[in-house]
Amino acid sequence: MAATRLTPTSYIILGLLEQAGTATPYELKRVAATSLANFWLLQHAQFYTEPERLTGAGYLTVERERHGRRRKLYSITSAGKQVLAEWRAQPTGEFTELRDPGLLKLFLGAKPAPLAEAQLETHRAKLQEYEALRTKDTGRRPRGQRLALDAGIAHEREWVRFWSGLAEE
Amino acid sequence: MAATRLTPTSYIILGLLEQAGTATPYELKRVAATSLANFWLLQHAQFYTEPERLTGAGYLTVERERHGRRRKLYSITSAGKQVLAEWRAQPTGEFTELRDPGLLKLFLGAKPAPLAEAQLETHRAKLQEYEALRTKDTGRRPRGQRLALDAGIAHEREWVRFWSGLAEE
DNA sequence: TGAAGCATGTAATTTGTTACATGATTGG
DNA sequence: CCAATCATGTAACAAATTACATGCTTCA
Repeated sequence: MAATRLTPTSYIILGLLEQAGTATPYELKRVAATSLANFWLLQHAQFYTEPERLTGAGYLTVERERHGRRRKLYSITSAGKQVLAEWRAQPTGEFTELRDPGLLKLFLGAKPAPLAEAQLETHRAKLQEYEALRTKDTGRRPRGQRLALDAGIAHEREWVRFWSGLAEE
Repeated sequence: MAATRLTPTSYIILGLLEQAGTATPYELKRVAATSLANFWLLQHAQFYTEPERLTGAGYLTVERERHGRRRKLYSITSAGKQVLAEWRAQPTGEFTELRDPGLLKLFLGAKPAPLAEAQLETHRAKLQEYEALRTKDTGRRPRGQRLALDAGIAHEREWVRFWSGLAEE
């Protein structure tokens, strides 16, 4: 078995499955949609291809439903739990760039005002969305998830501040 | 000629070349390293492969040096200038997720304190680096570049604030 | 009962990343 | 003058995105 490289995508799938116990790709997708997707969106197809890879590497098991749609039900193996735990226990100093498309345009010479206008709209909407999420089911989610949401809110506020300063010119 | 899809990478190359006039991939890389790389890092190979693609699409021209290393010198064509201008003029409401690896660990259940420790270190370093850049050659760079740097600084400050709150537990 | 939209999956394509390979230059 | 590092380029590989295809539900 070739040593499968585990990417962030892998850990996302492993993490979601650890929580869910057993799930179909679609279920994982549903779960992700309401929480993770706010700061790390996976493509539809990745919920299908990545579990397959992980199964090949021994970190998951599959079982097909016997009746009906014969969907694939994935579960995490103990090997899977282990790599996940190791990854989680290892603090990372890794860093990601902003990679914001709006900022890129600004950088490459776009006129600030109209760009700021458009950016403000989306960032304000996002901010509202996040804040609604937080006031809603607070307490229900695990701590890490709440914290991630807080981080998202803080950064959205920052974007709003940033683009606000450029909108009225 | 197949309609080549232009990605952010494409516009980065086009934008850098418009500024530079004529340049080798390595020169572009140098320029990017001191400014753009802070929020949008391109891989070494992309400075070579992307210009090739763009040349095929008619947005750049190449010429090889006659002597010595026979390096490839790229220039932007008027078609290239045009797509770049169009892109720049079109405000975008596009949105990117944070996609931060540290945040992902937190989300998936990592212990906050040690993670915060590691994250603080890198973010503090980045912040310092950016601030040094700003105080140094201020005024020399085009406005968009300065603004992008400001955005970077603001977000780094936010990260420092965020992880600080989790470090002492 | 049939159209719309969810649910499910895979294949093809494109992009990004890693790895390899070698040529120049410079300073010890 | 040779070792280290910078510069230059391409090829192979892996991953993510897009596109395709079709099966089930539900409700008008």
